Amino acid sequence: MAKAALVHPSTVSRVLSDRPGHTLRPETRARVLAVVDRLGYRPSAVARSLRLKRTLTLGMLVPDIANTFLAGIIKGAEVAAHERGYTLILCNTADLPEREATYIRVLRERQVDGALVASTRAADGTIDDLRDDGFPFVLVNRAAGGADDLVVSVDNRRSAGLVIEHLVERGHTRIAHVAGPRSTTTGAERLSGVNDAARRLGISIEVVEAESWSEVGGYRAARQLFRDIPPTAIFGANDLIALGALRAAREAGLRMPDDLALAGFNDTPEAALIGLTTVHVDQEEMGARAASLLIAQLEGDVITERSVVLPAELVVRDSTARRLIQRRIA
Amino acid sequence: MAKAALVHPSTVSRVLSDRPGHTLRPETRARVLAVVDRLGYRPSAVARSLRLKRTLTLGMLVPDIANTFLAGIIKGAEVAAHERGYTLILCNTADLPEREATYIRVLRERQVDGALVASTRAADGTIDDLRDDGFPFVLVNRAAGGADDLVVSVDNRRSAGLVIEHLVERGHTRIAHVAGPRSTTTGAERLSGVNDAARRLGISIEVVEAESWSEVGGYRAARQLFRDIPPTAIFGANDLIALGALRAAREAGLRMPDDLALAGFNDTPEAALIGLTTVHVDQEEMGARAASLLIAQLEGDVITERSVVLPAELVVRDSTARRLIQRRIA
DNA sequence: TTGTACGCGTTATCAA
DNA sequence: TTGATAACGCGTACAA
Repeated sequence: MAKAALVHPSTVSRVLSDRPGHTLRPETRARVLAVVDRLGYRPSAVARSLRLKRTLTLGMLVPDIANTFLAGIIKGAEVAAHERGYTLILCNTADLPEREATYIRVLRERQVDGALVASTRAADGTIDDLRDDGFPFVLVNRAAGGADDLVVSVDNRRSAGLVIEHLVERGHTRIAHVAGPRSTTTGAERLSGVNDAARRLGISIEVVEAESWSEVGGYRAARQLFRDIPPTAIFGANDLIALGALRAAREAGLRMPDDLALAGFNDTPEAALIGLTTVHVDQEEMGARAASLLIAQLEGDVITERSVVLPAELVVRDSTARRLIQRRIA
Repeated sequence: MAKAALVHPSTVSRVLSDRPGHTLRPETRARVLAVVDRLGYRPSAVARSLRLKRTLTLGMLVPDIANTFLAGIIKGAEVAAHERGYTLILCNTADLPEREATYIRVLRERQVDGALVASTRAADGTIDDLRDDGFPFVLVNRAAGGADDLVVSVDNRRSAGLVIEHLVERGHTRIAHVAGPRSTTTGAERLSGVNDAARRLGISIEVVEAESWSEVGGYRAARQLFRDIPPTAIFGANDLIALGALRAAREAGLRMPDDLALAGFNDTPEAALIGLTTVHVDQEEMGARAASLLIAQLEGDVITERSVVLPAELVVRDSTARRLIQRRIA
């Protein structure tokens, strides 16, 4: 121990955390620092956490780390957290309620200061428990029914509406929507935006529901659309679902964009790769804002807006048009 | 505190960790458990870690969380770690040495039991320090010059050779390789495999070097290939680099696969999306194996192989052929 | 079978 | 300006 090596016990603590309150003799200070780096002394964050009752650690719950949209969010959150001295514990819930519950228990045992929740289930007892316990958390790209919850998201209804408008402007009348699971708030909101737009524009839109926010989910749901007369345009509730719809369309012998227009949501890297029209969401920004919001609450900063709605913009690519058009939302 | 609520102080500890050594009266046991869940008592992992000198926590260093190849590895590692009661702290190093050093310091202050290192720089003083200190770590998809290091990787030389063989079999004679940064072991090994194959097959291969393992890196390097007579086939050192090469080729007016054959490495989701011929690596398996290996070392299990070389197989897709051929490696 | 005492490595507080 | 003390919440050796 550095203390023994030198002479003093807890003076070390003072010099290492040079706060304005402390008043050290430069001489002592130097002596301590010398020994510290001679011995390569590293203060234990564990002991500090026990004493301070805060760990400077955040938990992050995501349904699937390998989902590129979520990966972007995780990256943004990790970087923002690290900038403020926080560390991120990553948890892959696979969107299973029991996994989510297990992870929350683990995180709380580990005394994390708060959690970022990007898992998607709408009816979520785990979240309700957190709220009841006053445990700090921020919801990312989802809601959970709490009026005062801290949330970072995009305007799903409005953005979904813009996609439909775009397709109609391109002359489509037989439009279909492959919705996300209705059990998720994001899925329900986008569907609602689609329905509003349909009503407003006086068209009818065929809706099928994917069982999950995945390529396979999109594929299975979209296959139903090709049984009779296929639509001329499909809006997938996110890019992965749109990708699945594309596979189904190809199997049905349709080519994009010649026989079929296709749109997605999130503007993941895959979207750019295949020229998919989609709604751009800045994933890293979303993660960073969520982490910042959580940390702000933890540090007792005044929080002006409990609900952050990030700007989203329609990005038109080859899948629905030949030239690039961008329109701002929110 | 649960103890006060009941009667006993540290008997709680005994019942909660029911080890063979302890001998509890069923009556007491039940009484404790009852109070525990009435009060929703959660033992503090922080205090336990301080006492036990182990945190059941692993650090994971990756250059870029949003890279799909790494995302798959992270996912596999997280799941495997969680299954064994370990938790993962994620660190995005951006492949900057100073970031890597900072993160290692943070992780060690936090007393993580070990680290998974997927960052790529070959000359890496940070790793040498870990080794000197006897700090447990596992290298993922890279090496670092330590003979006894624990490593999980694939056979880069052999796999790269197979890619070249495949292109030659398809009749290509003007083949180019967009290598990964020479400063990384993976880049150097794949290049070496390419050169060996070229010598063996009696052809010459033009080599350019990407400045980073990214789409942009691949794009910039590949542009040099189209100044004079372009090659008929390009092997990118990973899928991202291949994607960048594709962009450069398109700008030069070439179409894939008609004017140009293209191959990559890793079989990321993007590869399947655009029909890229590549070397398949099971990313989740790689992450899981790395985590398991590290934990095995931490728990004192006997380690039979310090170096795990995962099987890799060539996956031929539209970018180089019309029909699917698979060949096993290793 | 269970209670007591101590220490893990910090830092806040108080005394010197 | 700095040393001494206590406490954070747990596990364990020892005593009862």
